[in-house]
Amino acid sequence: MGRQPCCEKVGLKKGPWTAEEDKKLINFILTNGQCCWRSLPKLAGLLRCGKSCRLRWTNYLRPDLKRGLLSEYEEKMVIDLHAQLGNRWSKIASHLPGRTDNEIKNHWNTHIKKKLRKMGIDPLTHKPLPTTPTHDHQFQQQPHDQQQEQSLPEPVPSLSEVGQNREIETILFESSITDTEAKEEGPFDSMEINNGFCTDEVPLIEPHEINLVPCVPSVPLIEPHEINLVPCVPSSSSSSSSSSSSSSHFSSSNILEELELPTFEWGMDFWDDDFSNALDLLISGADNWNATVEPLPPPTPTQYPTRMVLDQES
DNA sequence: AATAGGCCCAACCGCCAGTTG
DNA sequence: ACAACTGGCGGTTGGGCCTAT
Repeated sequence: MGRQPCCEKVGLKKGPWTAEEDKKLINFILTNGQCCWRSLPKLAGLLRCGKSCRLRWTNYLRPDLKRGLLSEYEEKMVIDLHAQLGNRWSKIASHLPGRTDNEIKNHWNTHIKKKLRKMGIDPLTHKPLPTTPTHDHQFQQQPHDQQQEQSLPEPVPSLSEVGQNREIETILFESSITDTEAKEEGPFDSMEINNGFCTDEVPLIEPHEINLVPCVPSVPLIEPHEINLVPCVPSSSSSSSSSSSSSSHFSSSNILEELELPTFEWGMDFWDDDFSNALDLLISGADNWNATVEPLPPPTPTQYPTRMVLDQES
């Protein structure tokens, strides 16, 4: 018959993750890697369903996540990709290393949508809103956001529309990117709209193909093999997420951040054994995470082996 | 200072696609 | 070919935090 739920719902915990649960999950994955999610909770001693573990890991605990607000550059990318892909957040996220679909989706819903509307652009169709003058960037609040949205049933622009949408995107880009270069390098040359494309066929951009960054030269164009690793000393003033309020009172990714883990694609092999063991110890031995983390002695490069230079906010 | 309302985001839910036996 | 299963995706929700009154 129909599918069974991913886990028996009885006796399983829901809601915000606790420090203890995070600890178990991290510890387990560090030790065993990501195995079958369904059996993971049992093996890790968690009263969660596998799906919940996967989400917690992929959206929050993964060490390769960038935290904090999307940069202007990332935001523009999201807008442009959304114009082409619609609400395919995972696809969009695949173009933004270190960002999750959930994060992008949230950011879209909370920030970008509003921004676009203020600019007189319909966030769904990426076309000018009917009643508002568009190109003058008048910051005019749309009175009935919800209605507006509901009255526009098509979630994804049609293929023929996509080309038109490019105009808008161009406007967006040019309005805040130092103009000429943006055009020349054609941020999305590799995704140049071809009416023959089905949106599914929009070619994925490999990180090394992303060659826009016209106004953010410090943003590295990363290929895994190009990752520039430098020794790092954790800074006391965490530049991390502005969102101080994690629902889970404790965020183990803070620990990871504190440790300045390299933000590369997740792979156990990257972790040098000593470091991995140290982290392991840290995780399993700490009754109080904060107490354990904060007094870390000044690291030597071997203790904190690497940190990818990804500091695009600078 | 209290509180109402809005904002933000982690987490959940239900569905779908792909895989396996 | 089919059912069972897993992983993944997108939409939605709930609760904590922030801000305006």
